[in-house]
Amino acid sequence: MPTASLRLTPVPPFDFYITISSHGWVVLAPNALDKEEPSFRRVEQLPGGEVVCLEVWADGPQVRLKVESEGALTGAHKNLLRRRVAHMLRLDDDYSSFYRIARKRGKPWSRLVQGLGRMFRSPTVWEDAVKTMLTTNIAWGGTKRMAATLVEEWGAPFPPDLSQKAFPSPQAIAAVPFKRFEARAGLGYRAPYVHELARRITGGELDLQAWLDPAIPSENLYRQLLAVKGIGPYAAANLLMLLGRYDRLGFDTVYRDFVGPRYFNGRQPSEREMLAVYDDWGEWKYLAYWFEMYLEDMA
DNA sequence: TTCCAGGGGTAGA
DNA sequence: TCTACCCATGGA
Repeated sequence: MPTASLRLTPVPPFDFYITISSHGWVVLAPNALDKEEPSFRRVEQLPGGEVVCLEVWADGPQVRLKVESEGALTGAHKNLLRRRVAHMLRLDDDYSSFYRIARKRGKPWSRLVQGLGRMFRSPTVWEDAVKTMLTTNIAWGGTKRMAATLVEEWGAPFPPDLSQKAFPSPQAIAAVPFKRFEARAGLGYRAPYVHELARRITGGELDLQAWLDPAIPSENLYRQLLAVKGIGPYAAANLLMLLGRYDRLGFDTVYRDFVGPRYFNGRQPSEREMLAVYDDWGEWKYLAYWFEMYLEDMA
């Protein structure tokens, strides 16, 4: 089987393990984490339909990428896979202004400058949008189950090992009659939201990749996200984070349970008060919240 | 059995 | 803008 070996160079500082374990996405299908290496694998479908398997790990300051494919990869395919992995790991992002605030604040915030801040994400906004919908009003185990079902039912299989599959495309979901999708996906009340999103994308009504355009003002983008059925304030804030906008926080049970006891000492604060905790971080609010939680977990 | 989980849509005020 | 109420699903 043809195997290509590719390399990527992140903007320093970079920490591979912290990046892939920055949140739970790395264990949601089709991602598979190997904690020991550490590395992760996932199956990807290329524009021509070919399905390949990636393995990604760190080699010193670089990121290495092994691609297994049935046929030899073209240069364009290699470049596309490099871009997808760079997107997932946010290798080209610059966190220097985030780190400046962290340094000024001293401990424990100064620990962030060792390469914390990159939030692992999916190669496409579509996958991130669906997975975000799968985190609403459900325990994490349910989210994992639902992602695995979508991949197993409608993901394109990797020919040498048909049990390994890619995340289903919007086309693959939209092609399934809704009743069948609802019955087999096990998404509960989320089924119509995911199916409608797939249909709006394949119908040309929505272009989710366009949401990555940094020229769109955050507030405008937030409104666009809320206009999608199944995306409310929590999901929109989570997606803004995944799109590289950190100026808005989502209020959910995780936020409430972390910030409440930590900053309000037994008092019952309002949602507005709780969300104001990270106001000083300006465009970096979400990362300040998230990695404060991460630092506490490491301690 | 009941509760509730990294909420969201809708109707009605 | 705010509040009830309902929404599937499965684990505790």
